[in-house]
Formats: sequence, C-alpha cells, structure tokens
Amino acid sequence: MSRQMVRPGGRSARVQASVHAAVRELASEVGRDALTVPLVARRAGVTPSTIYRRWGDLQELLSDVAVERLRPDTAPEDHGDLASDLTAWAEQFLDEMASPTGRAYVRDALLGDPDGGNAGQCSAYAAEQIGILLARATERGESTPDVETVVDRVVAPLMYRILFRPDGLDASYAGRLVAGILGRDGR
Amino acid sequence: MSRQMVRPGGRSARVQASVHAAVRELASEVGRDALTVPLVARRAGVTPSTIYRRWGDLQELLSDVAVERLRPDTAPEDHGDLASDLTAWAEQFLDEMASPTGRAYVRDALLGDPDGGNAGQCSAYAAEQIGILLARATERGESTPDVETVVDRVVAPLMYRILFRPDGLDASYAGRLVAGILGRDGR
DNA sequence: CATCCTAAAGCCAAGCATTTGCGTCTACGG
DNA sequence: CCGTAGACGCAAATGCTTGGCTTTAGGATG
Repeated sequence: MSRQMVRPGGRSARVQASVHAAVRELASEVGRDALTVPLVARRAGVTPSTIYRRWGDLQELLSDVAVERLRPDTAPEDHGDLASDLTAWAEQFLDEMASPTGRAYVRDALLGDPDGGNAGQCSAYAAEQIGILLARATERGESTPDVETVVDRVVAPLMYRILFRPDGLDASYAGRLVAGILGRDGR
Repeated sequence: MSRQMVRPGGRSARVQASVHAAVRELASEVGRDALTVPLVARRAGVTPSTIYRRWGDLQELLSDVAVERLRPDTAPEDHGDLASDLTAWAEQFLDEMASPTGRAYVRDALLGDPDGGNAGQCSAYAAEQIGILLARATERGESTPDVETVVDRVVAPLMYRILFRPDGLDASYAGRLVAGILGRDGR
C-alpha cells in the first residue's frame, strides 16, 4: 500500500501535500530526470531526511505521485451502448497512457513499488472504470463480459504494448481489441 | 538499443563481459538490492567511472544484464500438437516470469531503459519462441492463429498480471488463456 | 484547559556514490 | 607500421544518503 496512510490532518498531511506538490511543480519546470530528493525537499520547505524517512528513496516518492496522477478523476462518459462506451474508454486510455508522459507515469508507478501496492492500485482504477461501464450495460439489458475478461482482452494488450513495444500503436488497435471481445461472445 | 554495440573484440568486449559477470555474481552473493556501481566495479576489476560512462547508471546496467538473462537459451519443446506446445510454453513462461527473481528481471529490464530497446528485445524473444511453435504447427497442417494474436491473448495477459497483480496466478490461468485462443477460431 | 506521550520532523556530520577533467593506452584503419 | 579516436584509469570535487540525537506538533487523558 502507499505509504500515505498517515494521520489525515495536521503536520504530516501538510508535509505530504507540499512534497507531492513540489514534485509536480519541479517535474514540469526542470524535467522529471533532473529531480533529486534534496531539490524536492528545498521546494517543499522540508529537510531531505524527512523525505528519505517517509518514502525511502526518490523512486518510491515518484511512484506515489504517479499513482495519484493516474487516478481517473471522473466516471467514463455514457455513449448509450456498451460497444461505444468501451471503445471510447479504451481509446482514451491508450491515448493517455501511450503518450511519453503517460508512459513515464506508468513506469514510475511500477518502479518504486517494492510490495506491488501501487501497481495494484493502477490496475484497480482501470477495473473500476470498466466495472462502471459494464454495470451500465447490464442495467440497459445488454449482455456483458465480466471485468476480468475485459482486463485480459483489452487492458492487458494495451498495457503490454505500451510498455514493451511503444511503436505502432493507434486508436484503431484499441477499437479492434474491443470489437474482438464483443463480436462473438463474452469469453 | 542496448549500449552493447561496442567494438566486438578487444578491451571493450572484455570490460563488458567482466562487468556483466560481476553483476551476476554479486547479485547472487549479496542480493540484487545491495548492488552498487562501485561494488560491481571492484569485482569486475574496473573503475566506477568506466561503468558510469558506458551505462549511465546502475539501472541501465541492470537492465542490460536482465535482458541477457531473459533470453531463451533453447527452442521450446515439441509436444506433438499446437495446443500442448502453447500450453506448455505459457506455463513455463508464467513460471519463470512470476517468480520473485523473474519479476525482478522483468522490472529491471523495463526500468533502466530510456529508449525502450531492452523491453522491445524481451517482447521479441517471446514472439520468436511463439513463432517457432506456430511454424511447427503449420508444418503439421494445423491451422494457427498468428503471432500477434497469441501475444495479445496469452503473453500480454500473463505479463500484465505479473506486473500489476502478482497475486493469484497459477498454471491453470495460462492454460485457460491458451484454450481461449484455440477453442473456437484463431482470432 | 493543562499536561503527558508519541510519531514525525529538524539538524548535523560522517560515509558513500556520482560526476568530471585530464592523461594514457589500446584497438582499428590506413 | 603509424595515426587517430574512442575507451579506460585516476583523482578531486560535488552532492546524495544515512544515522544519531534533539525538538516540535498533535492527539489523548484526566
């Protein structure tokens, strides 16, 4: 799990917020690769040892920030039927994740993550969004595959190619994956 | 691409070999997390600045070593038909990659890989092995899906779950993925 | 409301890792 | 066999990381 299970108010919370903010600001000012713990600490108005103690190292801190930025801020749009919903969602997912900055976030999230909690969180975000789409479809009376199937057939191929083969990805690929799962059956 | 496109003989090659060997030895002696550049350099009989200049940092070096160890050393076994071949291959793949050390290698390969060349190499290894299985099946007269389909439907889900949801993976999951792709059609 | 208790932050210094400039050497090409 | 460019060793300077100890802020208790 993220280390951020601290007391929800008070100084700890302020420190965390200011450190996270410092990371985001500096990342856009000097570039992600130029970040260092002392640099972030200075901007956040905190001593480096505070960061080392709470996060362990720069990678774990970046991982936490990345997960935060990968959290969907809004429920997926409703397009009236499952095929359109899923296609639109997959295209947007690909769009966000395949961009250089998106890939950097995904990599950061995976990277500084000894116990796998942050990566699991990312996966849970996607599963949650898909769950919403499927629930909507069920309410409409459409027959739907289950979440795990959509993860295997849509999310996993997208993420695999984003991570391992960043070339030659476009929106039509996302569309084909969705068509493949809805075309014949739900399996 | 890997930085190892150096002059194929002579001192450069010797340095690379001895550094790679030092990483492997030390990783098994003191553990992967205890590796540092100076430590590796001493064991390799090289100065740290040589490693920094050639590889940039520890992560890129580990990435190179990881890719090397992820290269399949042998063609997949022949079980007589495509279903058995693919199932056996997928189970072995899962077994190797889902182990703690396998996951560490995959993560290292992805991690210290600015240009994506090393990750692409890993993916190419898997595709190559699958290509062999499919070519065999075609020779036997079986009808086969194409490599990209197998990557999407078998490799990607396995890798996605290894990276993002390390829990609850077992050999039967690999089997189900293969069954899903061969069951009805090749799509 | 005053007081205590504890987790978290600050501070400082020692220990390493990383970077960099410069001189030297070794492999490859003529 | 010689010239040259790339790669390595060396060492100094810089900056990151860690551990011990002290201080502070927040929550809990009476």
